[in-house]
Amino acid sequence: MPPPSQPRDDAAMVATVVSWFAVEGRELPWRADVVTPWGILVSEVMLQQTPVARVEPVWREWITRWPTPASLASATQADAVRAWGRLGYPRRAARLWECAHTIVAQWDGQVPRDPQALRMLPGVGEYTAAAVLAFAFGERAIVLDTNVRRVIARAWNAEPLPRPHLVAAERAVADALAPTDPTMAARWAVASMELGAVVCTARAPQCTACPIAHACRWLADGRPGLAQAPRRSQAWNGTDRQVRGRMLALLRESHDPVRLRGHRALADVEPEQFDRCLASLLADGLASVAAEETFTL
DNA sequence: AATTCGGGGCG
DNA sequence: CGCCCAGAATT
Repeated sequence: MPPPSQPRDDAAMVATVVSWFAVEGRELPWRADVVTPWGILVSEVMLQQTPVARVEPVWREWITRWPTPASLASATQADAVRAWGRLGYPRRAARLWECAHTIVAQWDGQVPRDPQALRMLPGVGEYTAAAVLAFAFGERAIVLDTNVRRVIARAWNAEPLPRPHLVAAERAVADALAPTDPTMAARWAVASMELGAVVCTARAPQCTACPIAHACRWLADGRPGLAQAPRRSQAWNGTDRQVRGRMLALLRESHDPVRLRGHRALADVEPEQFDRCLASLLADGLASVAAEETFTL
């Protein structure tokens, strides 16, 4: 029988995770001291729904080629999308390119150190704005990505996984948890994210390696609910997303305009879906008409 | 609140 | 082969 509910020392748990990160945290390239706010912003956008391992080489290439917003703004969107490679969600590349233009035009070429200004940048939502404020500027921002949400869900709420959508109550818990001191809050942000990424993982959490295992409510309850997968699987084969990706791959690989209709790589695509996907790529500005029935990035 | 938007790699 | 990954924008 567990002891009667003893008061939990949230501050001690936070401090423990911060100390753990100082020793065990990975040395990712965008965590180096020399990285600029622009480098942080680029990394955060690339990391939206894309694993660290795949982002690393592309980030290095981008930041070497376009070390400032002005340098990316002087490139073409096609260059940005092509350099994006196969990271996925190529609209992010277009948005980052738009970000560069906005930052040059409105913020004197400097990534703004302001939540509302950041949120106005295309592709920058609640998470990314908070991450830039914390990681690039050392401010106290509530960083709630899927990793931090999972850590809080388990250690504090005794739930196996966070809910599909971020709710207000979660922000309140996270805000109460974050240290008042900006520097400490920023350290907690990166440390809690790292804990979720490498220890408190979704499928196979390494509780024996967790610095706050002794205080984790979910572990104390016997890690219930781990087996079930509450999320709906996203179909892939034959989806518009796959077809869009295949079309864009053809455009990326060629520097000359491409005749997409009737292309042998798209032979299995029904005409209706072909038209729908091509139209959406044009609407997103990811493809443009070069001439009659030929397209480019 | 629910959908759409890539792609790869791992258990 | 299902599931997950430093989400955002649109409806």
